[in-house]
Amino acid sequence: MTAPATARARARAELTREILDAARAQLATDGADRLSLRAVARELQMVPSGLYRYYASRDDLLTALIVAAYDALGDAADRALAAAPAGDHRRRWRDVCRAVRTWAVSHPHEFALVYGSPVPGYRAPADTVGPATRVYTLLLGVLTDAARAGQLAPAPGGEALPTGLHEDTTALLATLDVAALGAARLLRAITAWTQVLGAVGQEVFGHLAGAFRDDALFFDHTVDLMADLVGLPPG
Amino acid sequence: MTAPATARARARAELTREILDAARAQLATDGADRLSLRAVARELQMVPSGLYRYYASRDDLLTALIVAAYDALGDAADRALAAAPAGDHRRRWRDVCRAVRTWAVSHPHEFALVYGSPVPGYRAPADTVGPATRVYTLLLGVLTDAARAGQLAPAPGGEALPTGLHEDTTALLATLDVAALGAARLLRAITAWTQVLGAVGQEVFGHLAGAFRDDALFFDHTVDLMADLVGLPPG
DNA sequence: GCGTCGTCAAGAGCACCGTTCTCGACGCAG
DNA sequence: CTGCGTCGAGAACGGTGCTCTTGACGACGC
Repeated sequence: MTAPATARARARAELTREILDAARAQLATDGADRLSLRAVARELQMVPSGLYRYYASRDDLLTALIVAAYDALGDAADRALAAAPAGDHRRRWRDVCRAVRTWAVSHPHEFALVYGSPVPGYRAPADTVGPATRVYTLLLGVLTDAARAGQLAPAPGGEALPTGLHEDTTALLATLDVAALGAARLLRAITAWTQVLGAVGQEVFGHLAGAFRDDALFFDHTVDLMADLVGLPPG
Repeated sequence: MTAPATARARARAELTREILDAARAQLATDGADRLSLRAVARELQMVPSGLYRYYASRDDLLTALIVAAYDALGDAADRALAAAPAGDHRRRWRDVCRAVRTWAVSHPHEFALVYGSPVPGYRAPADTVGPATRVYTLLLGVLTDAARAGQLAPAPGGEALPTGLHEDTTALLATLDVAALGAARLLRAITAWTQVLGAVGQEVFGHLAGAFRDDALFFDHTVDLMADLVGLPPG
């Protein structure tokens, strides 16, 4: 698939990317459900039906946008973690969370696409679950690092995995190396990540409604509380 | 406006309500941005333009639906609080939170309408801010009751209101009687409510993705952690 | 009791949308 | 250089929110 590289194949790959870029630009300004195949086609000076040569449907284009958003968010988180000091686990946690928030507030529609109300009539295909778990596994890695370094406060619970998890989730966690975290702390980690996402969502979706003079400070407050929750030592 | 009660006025009020009910039914099945004036009109066997005699625009109808959703959620919370034992403040907190979740999972689209990604192009008018704060003030009341009864764990911070709040929020809180809560705890209460909403949103919007066998247990876990956070005594 | 007037239902029409189809043109492999 | 396959153009279908005009009908003043 990658080999032929005829002029036609290259032109096709290029146009496929241009379509995605134009769609992302329109998504950034107008939002997911205002995404219009016709407008994208206009932008690229082609006729609407021409897009169907590259994406089978609006949903297909949406899926590509979702994967792109997950990847952009994952990249931002990766960069934040790489830039954080190796030994300061609480700060690594905080910086990754901050990167998530920063990316979300500067790409609100893309954040909404992946973590907001689902787009009506759209059903996420399996291709999206991989990129979707990137930040989640990254934060779990931060915690296991801290646990291995003996930097995590003791937490109750002894089983390898929390009860109440669905079998698929258990299987996913088994592929990671989370044994150093106890069951109770793993459950708290899932809770903490859910809460961080929830806090970002509340802010991005405007439900904080300007209650705070600086939403970033409120977010830091939440991230700190969640760091306490998972047993990260105070910086 | 309420006085005349002519047959015409009554018919008008009735039809206004029927339109709202039909729209709510359509919202419940199809979602907010699939809400179609034409479909509502079809349902009521009238012509689409006829609806404009009762709601000036699609946005007006949307506003009515938002207020109705806030009220339904507020009513559910009120009922839960009324049914909870007066002295058990932690249980009162938990029951109200549970009622919020229960209402949300059984009315996902209405929940998304008020607490999800904002409907693009729609700007909430001032009429919606009153109903929007109902559950929030209700939970603050639970906490102040507990504080007055001396049932809240001590928390740091001495000022009357948390710093970092916007002036409008400070003004709103001043109308409530939250002096019994310290500044730090008030901030934590706001955090806790944000987190509860976030947890409900994650579940309703499908981002828990079936990670748990029973999402209600996970939610209870979160609510418990948040009760700890605001200093409610263990039940 | 009649005529005016405001309110309302109805319909036509505009500018969009996603999607499907056909058709002519053109690049490229044989 | 011929034929296949891809490509973009264009038209069409049924849907959307919304505006504007038209005509009927009940209420109220005189």
